[in-house]
Amino acid sequence: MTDHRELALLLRRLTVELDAVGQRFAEVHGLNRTDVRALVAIMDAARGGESLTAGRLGAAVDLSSASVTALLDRLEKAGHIRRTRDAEDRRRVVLEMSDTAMAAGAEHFGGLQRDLTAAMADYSDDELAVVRRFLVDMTGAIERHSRPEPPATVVGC
Amino acid sequence: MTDHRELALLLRRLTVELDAVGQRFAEVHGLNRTDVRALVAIMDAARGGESLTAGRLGAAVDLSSASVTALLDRLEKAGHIRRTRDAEDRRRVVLEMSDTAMAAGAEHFGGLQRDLTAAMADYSDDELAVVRRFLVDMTGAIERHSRPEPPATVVGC
DNA sequence: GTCGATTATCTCGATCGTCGAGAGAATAGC
DNA sequence: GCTATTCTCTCGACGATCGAGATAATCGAC
Repeated sequence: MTDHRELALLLRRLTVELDAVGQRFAEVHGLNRTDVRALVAIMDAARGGESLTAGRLGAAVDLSSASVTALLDRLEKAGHIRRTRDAEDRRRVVLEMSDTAMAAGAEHFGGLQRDLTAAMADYSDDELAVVRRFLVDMTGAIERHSRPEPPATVVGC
Repeated sequence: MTDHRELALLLRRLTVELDAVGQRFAEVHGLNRTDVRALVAIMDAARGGESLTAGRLGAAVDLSSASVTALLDRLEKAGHIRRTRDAEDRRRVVLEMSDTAMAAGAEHFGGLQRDLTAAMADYSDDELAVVRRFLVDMTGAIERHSRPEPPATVVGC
């Protein structure tokens, strides 16, 4: 029987290392963890064709509006993003990544992506299918512990 | 051909959710992320039979000695740890988790461990072996991006 | 035993990120 | 136009972190 605890430890270790990659990006570019999380969120949105607004970014990284303003001030001053008023709703501020920030992110995280993909080449489709099922199952199990109200199996009230 | 990018995304998603579990523990117990990381480190050391000192904890969570002092002040005031001088080397301060903190941690993270292990019961030994190999490979690839000096393939000085 | 060098931790002042409360600006409905 | 709503920003305060230096204990040499 394979040791289940060892696999759980491996998952945690992988998480720690993946965190360290973001940490490293932050150090190299003189940013803090929140700034990196925000850039990643903006980058992900850009990939999906969407542009984030200040408010949506605050919701995404769980920050107050005051903190988002300070965060965007830092990123803008460093030249990583631009703020522009939305033409349709001029209350909104839409965020766009600068080309240099986009390139820096692509180099850092794209390189990781490339290495991960290369490492996956050693696996058959069947094996990757097993891994995929495993990751989905584990994420589901973890998710049930990461939400505020787990079951709430109450009837009355 | 299985989509390699999807697997990379699943890994990231799993990481985010696992992070959220720690975040949730922090919120429930009125701690911040650093405090939780420190408690986990102390807990892990305790599991291995070792007792952490203030200095080793600082190295583990990458904090200055000044920050470690403040961190331990918070944890001690909250009743999560005790500080005692080492009998052999009285310069050292050894850290011990209180029973209540140990129980709280066991309940929170032990419950997750139980669910993960339960979810693994659906897999054959062969499948788990594949998953294990995959996790080790991916962690290795990620690790090469999380360290300050990646290759340094220079010959002369 | 006691002197200096070393190690481990703590104290102090300053900096930076975050928040709550409220202000400012634009929009939508009447 | 007026009011309510939405979105972002400003301000003052708090808390976590750091660098530099202080305090205390240990070790080795004499």
